[in-house]
Amino acid sequence: MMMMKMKMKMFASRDIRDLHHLEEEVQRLQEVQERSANQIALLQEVQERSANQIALLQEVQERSANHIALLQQQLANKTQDIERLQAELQSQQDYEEIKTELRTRAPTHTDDDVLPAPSDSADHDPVIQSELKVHHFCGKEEPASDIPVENMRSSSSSSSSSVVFIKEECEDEEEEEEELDTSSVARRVRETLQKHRVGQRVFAHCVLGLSQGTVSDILARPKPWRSLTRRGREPFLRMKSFLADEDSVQTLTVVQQRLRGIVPWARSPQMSSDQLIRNILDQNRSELMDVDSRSQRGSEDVIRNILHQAKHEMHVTSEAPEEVHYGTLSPSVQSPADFVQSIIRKVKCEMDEDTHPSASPAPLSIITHSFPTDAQPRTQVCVGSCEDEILESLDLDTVSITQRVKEALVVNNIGQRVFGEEVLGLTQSSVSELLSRPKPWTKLSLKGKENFIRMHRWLRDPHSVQRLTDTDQRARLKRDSQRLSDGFCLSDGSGAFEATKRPRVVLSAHEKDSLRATYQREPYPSQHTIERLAAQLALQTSTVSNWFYNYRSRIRRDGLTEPVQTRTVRSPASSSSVSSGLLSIKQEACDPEMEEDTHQHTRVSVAVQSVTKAEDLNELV
DNA sequence: TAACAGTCAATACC
DNA sequence: GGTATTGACTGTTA
Repeated sequence: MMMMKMKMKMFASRDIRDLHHLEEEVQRLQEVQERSANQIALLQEVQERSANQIALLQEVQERSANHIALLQQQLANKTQDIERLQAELQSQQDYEEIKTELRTRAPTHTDDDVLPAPSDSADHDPVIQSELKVHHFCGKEEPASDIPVENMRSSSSSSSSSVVFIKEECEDEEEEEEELDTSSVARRVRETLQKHRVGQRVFAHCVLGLSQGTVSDILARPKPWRSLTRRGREPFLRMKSFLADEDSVQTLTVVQQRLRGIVPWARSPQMSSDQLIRNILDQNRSELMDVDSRSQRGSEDVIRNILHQAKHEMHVTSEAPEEVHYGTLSPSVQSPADFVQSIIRKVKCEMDEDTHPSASPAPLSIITHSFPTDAQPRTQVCVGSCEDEILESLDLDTVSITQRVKEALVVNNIGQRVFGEEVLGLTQSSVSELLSRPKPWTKLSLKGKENFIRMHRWLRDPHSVQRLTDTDQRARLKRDSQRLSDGFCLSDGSGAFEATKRPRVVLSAHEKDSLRATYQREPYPSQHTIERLAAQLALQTSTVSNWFYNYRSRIRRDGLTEPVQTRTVRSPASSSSVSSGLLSIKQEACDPEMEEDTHQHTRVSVAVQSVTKAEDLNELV
């Protein structure tokens, strides 16, 4: 019995152990099952993600295909355009021959012949008559000549576009300048322009050789004669000559009408460059067709003037990235044929894929970009006509880019100046602004976006830092050797850089307070307010309006907060970090009011001697 | 055509 | 000597 009991106990305990085992097995199995379930879920998730990625890739692929199709279409269009332009060019080739023939047939004249005697037909043609008078504005008559239009320009003047109308310099008048009532001159000009419905732009281009914006400002806020520099007085002298010539307005009206049909500012926004070129060529052709019924000389001048203006405008508009200075005309553009060819070259260039790498910084329109953001697919394209479209689709993180650039510059000991000049084609101050206060991508204009694309490209280039370091070292060496060879004997007063730099107005804290207080009440002050404020603070009205432009602009830039206004006025002597031996500093009062308050209104007029300018230039080389 | 964006040059600041 | 600020300017845009 006992044995039986013991056996049963043994069995029971074995069963219990088995049960434990079984329980453990079950638990293990449950754990395994759980893990498997997790893994399955994970796999499903991965599968889902993969599916998404595949879908994304398919979408990208689709978009790329569309883009390629679009580019191919554009390429086809461009090719067609080129063919058409080439055909037109072919049809225009006789233009040069006609011109040559015109020259041969035109009566020869000496330098004493102010203008060739117009033919009978021209005598009775008011248009030609008025256009023949365009050379008389300064009381000096310009010798009619056969020189190419481009050569009619002054080689040094920045106001080059006024050649159609006036002789560049009026030296004789400037020798004995009488004091002009600039307000009256400006007012009379405004009245005249309004009366004859001549736009400021035409007036600005033809008479003053300035941009419309500048002329608008000059006319709205003429500075007093005494506070104008020699350069600043020039437009007023020109305006005076303009007002003095009875035929000038008529001439301007005629030219305005003639230009209206072909120049870019009058074209519709939809009009393409090609259409514009065609218009110019058509205009040119119709003028040539008319040649027999007009004075040979006069017609040629008309055609030449119109072409010159149109070419100038085209150049300024289409070649802007490289030719930023107003009123410059590429010397390579010598004839309508050359002009059209240059456009063809430009179009071809747009279609090239990175085959013509240019010196840094390259104009954006002829470089090949790789435009990835970190989260976006790469699209390697040639920017050109599709540039806007591509830029639209981009979304670069400007803050991150500037941050990385700043770090790279600091780590590699590269200065903002070198970086700006070599990579962006900007000055140190512009780089500083860009890096310290990058605008959001969406707030940037196309031009503004260019800088960030260049920075982005620079960051991606593995050799960029080394190249810049080398450049920096070379520049330093060059500067040092230049200094050694030049010594410090450049301030002999005979240098070519004797031209004085423009004086800089430094607003006092009190002036800024007043301006800011006015801004709070009236962010867009009326002309009356500007004048009152200017008088109150003894400032130029242009200084006041510039301050408001800048303040508004910088408020926009810095968000809703007020722009940084940390600088306070200090005495010029103590603030100048340059040796007083190099600078001639004088304080000047703008007007009698100013003299009463000179402790607050210090104007520093800095006449920089040649040594400073020479050094600056050497540094830039 | 006024207002704007982008930029420069002078100069203040570190 | 490098960087930041700011008044002024040019060409563009609404």
